[in-house]
Amino acid sequence: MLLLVLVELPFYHSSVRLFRIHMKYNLTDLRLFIAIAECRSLTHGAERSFLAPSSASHRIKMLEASLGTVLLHRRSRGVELTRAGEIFLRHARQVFARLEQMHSDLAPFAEGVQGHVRLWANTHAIHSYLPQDLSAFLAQQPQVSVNLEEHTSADILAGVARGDAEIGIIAGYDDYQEVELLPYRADRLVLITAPAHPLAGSTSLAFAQVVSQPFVMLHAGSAIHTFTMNAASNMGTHLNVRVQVNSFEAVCRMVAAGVGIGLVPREAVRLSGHQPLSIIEVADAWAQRDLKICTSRKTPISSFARALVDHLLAE
DNA sequence: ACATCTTACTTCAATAGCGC
DNA sequence: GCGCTATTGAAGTAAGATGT
Repeated sequence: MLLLVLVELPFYHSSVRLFRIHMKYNLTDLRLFIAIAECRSLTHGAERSFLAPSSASHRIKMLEASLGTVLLHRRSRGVELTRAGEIFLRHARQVFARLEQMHSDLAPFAEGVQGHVRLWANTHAIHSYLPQDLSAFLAQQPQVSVNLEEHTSADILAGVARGDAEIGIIAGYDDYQEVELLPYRADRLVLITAPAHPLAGSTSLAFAQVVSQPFVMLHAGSAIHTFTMNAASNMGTHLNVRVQVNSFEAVCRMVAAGVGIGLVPREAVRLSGHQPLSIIEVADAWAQRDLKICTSRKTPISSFARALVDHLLAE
């Protein structure tokens, strides 16, 4: 049986016709290619995929013909990926990651879950208030599952307006025509430094006064990273990012160790425990980052999503 | 329902290139 | 020369499509 891969791929949109005519490769081919790429050997990749080397060779040849490009440099002692092969490998892994996500998303339904809520939130909400609030909600509503994704506030508003997410949690944006905004939590970004840092002891500073300092930041791609980078960019400068980490708690630890200074929500400092930190107010107006819940004005949300909104507002 | 054809895919055996 | 690896062509198999 030929199982066509119909997962959305970047080249799909630009060549739908070609795709339908020539794209006759399947998940076995993708899995085989990943195995070959990881083994750097067609023979060993084939073995890992329970195929004869000749079969693997044939499949890869057909795959390359289907894509119209060479994916492997054949060597006497194995294979090497071409540039196209590296790109294909990345996409193939993404396909399997998305399949895993699909199974993960569907699993709750097989286990009797009746409702599913798509919730998008910014970094701040995900790292501070949502863990507790969602935990309490899910304990009360065991038949509901929540798909939580992190995005920038701008993307969340657009996503909710489009209907990609039922509920969003954002900061900033007091007015946005297509969505309804409800107050969730009040919070403010603050600067943190190690107690021995020269800036420690200041009560309030403008962001422009510290922008040249080495910063400890969340990883690139996180909503707050994008937001802070844009704030620096609006001042016509670049942020000096010394270290990037994966959580606000890690930011606090790094700052406490003297690696640099940090810009984090006040709540995140409280949640990080008892790190020795000096907290400095940011004088800029944008530092006030009150969190708001947003829902579409056009598309009615499910009863499960409504229940979650009510729960968040009641907290 | 059954026979036949077609297609996709596989294995096997042979071959070639390369490094030690 | 030997061992490892990739490729090619021939032949076999299984499943679906088609015809009677």
